[in-house]
Amino acid sequence: MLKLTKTVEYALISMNYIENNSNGKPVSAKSISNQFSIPEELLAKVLQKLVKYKMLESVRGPYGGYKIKTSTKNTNLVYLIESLEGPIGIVDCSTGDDCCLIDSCNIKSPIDSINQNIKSVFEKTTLKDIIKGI
Amino acid sequence: MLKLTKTVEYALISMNYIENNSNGKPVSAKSISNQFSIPEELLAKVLQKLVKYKMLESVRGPYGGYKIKTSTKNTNLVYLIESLEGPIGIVDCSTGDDCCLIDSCNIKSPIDSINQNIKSVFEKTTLKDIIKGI
DNA sequence: TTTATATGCGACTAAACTAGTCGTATATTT
DNA sequence: AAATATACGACTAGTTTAGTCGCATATAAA
Repeated sequence: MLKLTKTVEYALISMNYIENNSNGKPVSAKSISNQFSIPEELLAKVLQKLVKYKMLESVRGPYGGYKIKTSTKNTNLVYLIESLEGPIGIVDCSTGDDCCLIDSCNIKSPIDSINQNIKSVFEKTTLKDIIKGI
Repeated sequence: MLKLTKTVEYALISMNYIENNSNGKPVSAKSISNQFSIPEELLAKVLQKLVKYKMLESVRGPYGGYKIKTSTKNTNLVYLIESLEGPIGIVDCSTGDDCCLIDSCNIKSPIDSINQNIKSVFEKTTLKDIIKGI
C-alpha cells in the first residue's frame, strides 16, 4: 500500500545513472540493467516511455542509448509519475473515477486534502534532486 | 499505485460514521455496511482490528456494535494505517526489507526524504479531522 | 433457557494489479 | 551483411488486495 511501482523506481534510478555516467555519450539500457540487476526488456520499456514524455532522448544503433534532456531537469516527480502511471490518487475517487457513494461519502473532504498534500510532496521534488542524490 | 487499501478507507468511513451516529449507543457493523454498501464480513474484520488497536471499543450481543474511544481522537493516521497495514514505505527498502542494491542504490537519499514527507502528511492528520470531515 | 443478534477470528477464493518475458520491427555503426 | 541497440505490442507469472465462508463466543430479550 502507498508504494511506488518498480516502473517509477527504475525510472528514477535510470535518470540518476544516465546523468552521472554519460559524459555526453548515450547510456544503453543494457548497461543500466547490468549495473542494477534490472530485467533488461522491462527497463527498456520504462526508458522508452521516458523518451516519449521528453525526459530522455534516445540514440539507436551500436553505441546508442539514452541521454538526459537537460531542459527537463526541473521537471517535478508528479510529471514523471503521472506520465508513467496515470493520475496520482490515494483512493479511486481522487482521480475522477466514479464512486457509488458520491454524495453520501463522509470522508471526501479530508481525503482530498491528504491527496493534495501528497501530490505536493512529489511536486516539490525535481529530477535535479534525484540526479544530485539530495 | 500510491493507493490506500479498502481496509483503511473503510476504517476512516466507519470512524466518522460511528462518531456522528452513535449518541452514546454502539453502532453495528451491519448498519455501517448498509449505509455505505460495504461487504459486512469484510467491514467486521476491519472494525475488529480497530478494537484490537484501541481506536474503537465493542459491545457484543443484540443492540451491540462499536463505539469510538474518545481517548484516541487525537490519534494520527500513521498509527491507524500502520496498525491495519504495517509500516508505510513507498519502496520496499523504506520499511527495512533488504534490497539487493544496498550500497549501490543511487536514489536512496531522495526516496527516504520523500517517504518521510509522506509519513508527515498522515502524521498531521488526526482521527478528529476525519470525524469532523475537515 | 432458548432464540436472535452481534462480535471474534482464521481459512479460503476471487479479482485486480504489478512485474517480467517474448517476438518482431526498425535504425545505425562498422 | 552483421552486430548492436531502441520501439512496441502481446502475453504470462506473481503478488497483493478484496471479498467470502464457517464456526465460535457473548448477551439481550422473549
